[in-house]
Amino acid sequence: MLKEERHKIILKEINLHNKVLSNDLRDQLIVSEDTIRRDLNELDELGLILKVHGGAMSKTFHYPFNKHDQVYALEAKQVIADKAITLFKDDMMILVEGGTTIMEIAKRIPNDLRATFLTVSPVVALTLAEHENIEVITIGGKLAKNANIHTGANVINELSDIKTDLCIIGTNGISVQSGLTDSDWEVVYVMKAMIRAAKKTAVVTIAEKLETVQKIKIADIEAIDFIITELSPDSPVLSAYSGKDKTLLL
Amino acid sequence: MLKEERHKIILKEINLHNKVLSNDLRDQLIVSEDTIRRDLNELDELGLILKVHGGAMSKTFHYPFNKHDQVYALEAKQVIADKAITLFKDDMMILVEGGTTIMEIAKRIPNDLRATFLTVSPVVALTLAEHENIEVITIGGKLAKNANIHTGANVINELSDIKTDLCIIGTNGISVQSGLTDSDWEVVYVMKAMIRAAKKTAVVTIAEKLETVQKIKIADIEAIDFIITELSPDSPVLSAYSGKDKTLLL
DNA sequence: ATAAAAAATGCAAACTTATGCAAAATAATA
DNA sequence: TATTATTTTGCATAAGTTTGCATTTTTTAT
Repeated sequence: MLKEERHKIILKEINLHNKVLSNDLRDQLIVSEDTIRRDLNELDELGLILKVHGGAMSKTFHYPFNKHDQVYALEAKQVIADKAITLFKDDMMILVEGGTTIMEIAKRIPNDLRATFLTVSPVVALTLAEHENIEVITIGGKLAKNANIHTGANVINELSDIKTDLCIIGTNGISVQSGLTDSDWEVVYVMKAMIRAAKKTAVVTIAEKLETVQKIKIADIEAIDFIITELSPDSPVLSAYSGKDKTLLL
Repeated sequence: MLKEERHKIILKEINLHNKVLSNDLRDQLIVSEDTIRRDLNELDELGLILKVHGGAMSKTFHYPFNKHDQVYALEAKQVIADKAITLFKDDMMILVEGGTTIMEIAKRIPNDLRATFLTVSPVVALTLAEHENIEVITIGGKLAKNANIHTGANVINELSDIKTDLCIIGTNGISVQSGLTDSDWEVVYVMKAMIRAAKKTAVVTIAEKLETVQKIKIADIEAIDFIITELSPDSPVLSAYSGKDKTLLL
């Protein structure tokens, strides 16, 4: 097994569970303790993890608001994910889309949350399935290769029979004027159906995408219940959105 | 073999497995280590892959990264996969289950096969989606965490409307007397529905599982059209199965 | 304070990579 | 087509990485 491969597995483990024990890794990866120790040292020196006696921990878990990560977008998405997670309560039915922000949410869900998730994304489904107390239901259909989510009539049809408590979607464009927009026709149809299939809808997006517009409209801002960005709700960038009486900024 | 040709093969390999070892490539492409190293260097400089000590990795490491990467009886399963692939023709609709043998099939499908695959496994769906000319349709449902396939009424229901050309399933137990058997109730229901949803059914299994019996019955041997193992069809181990006039050994 | 677990250190073996060079293969040109 | 230039390949050697083991030091928990 390649060293980098081990590193990625270790990082994934930490991302998912917030901590790892050296011994577990040794058994799981079938290498000596020394190798694991060296791996953890390297990842620590790269600033990717927090090495502790007996294993390692997630850095963001401890200092969630430090700017230590090289990928700014990832950091922002983790902040967004943590905000989104505050909307989750036990016994909820939650419908989620695909995309990298949603993936961060899937990873960072606390292990004791007991809820049912429905998703159109196989990757999100597999990630959610790592959490013990979560039931995962995949809405199947034709797998759109660019977005890696299920699309098509079957998805729309299945969603039409469902009413979940909450729906979390990402977006390509969002603006006060044009609302939610995207460029992929198939994806737009799925998103519309998802919004209809939930009592409340939350949109997660990095601030960079605010006030960008794509070709096809998904919904008005008024149809959205929560807008979640990495910014503080009272940030001036968001002021244009704060007037809407139905939509809440998080 | 042309350099470009090798490059293509290397890229495909990395897309499929997320990594390659230099030595494997050397053996597979029958060139010297140096040549492989130079190939990897070039692809790395083009930013297409990530070169690491001992091989290379995918830059955009997406999901199923085989954590354990030591699939039991991998070689046998690869032999089985290659036999199963001979059943695939252009424009077929093929229904596949989950499991490590099916995963090998999904990985080894030739790039020029133009077909539609239906699957109940998110991991298989994502792997199939790597092939350009293949359309992937996921049969969604409740994700059973042990088998990592979709189960439940929805799966059965959707399958009832479908008639595919071929269905490929793995199995936990297979014997002349008891037929196909498994120990998981939910999985058995899905398998039964899959067999009904296809004109022909092929069972893939390593020889080790022959003449083992599990608690719950899926189907008689007579209901199976092809049994594919890593052994030669005229192997004495298989003689008990060769009497069946409907079932073909591969 | 003491025993047990984990980490650091130094070292040797196995393995991988870089470099320069000559032979072979491929492409270009007369 | 022949021959010249260019690229590609394999080999030898040296240098660099990675790994596991033995030993010592540090940390943790009782």
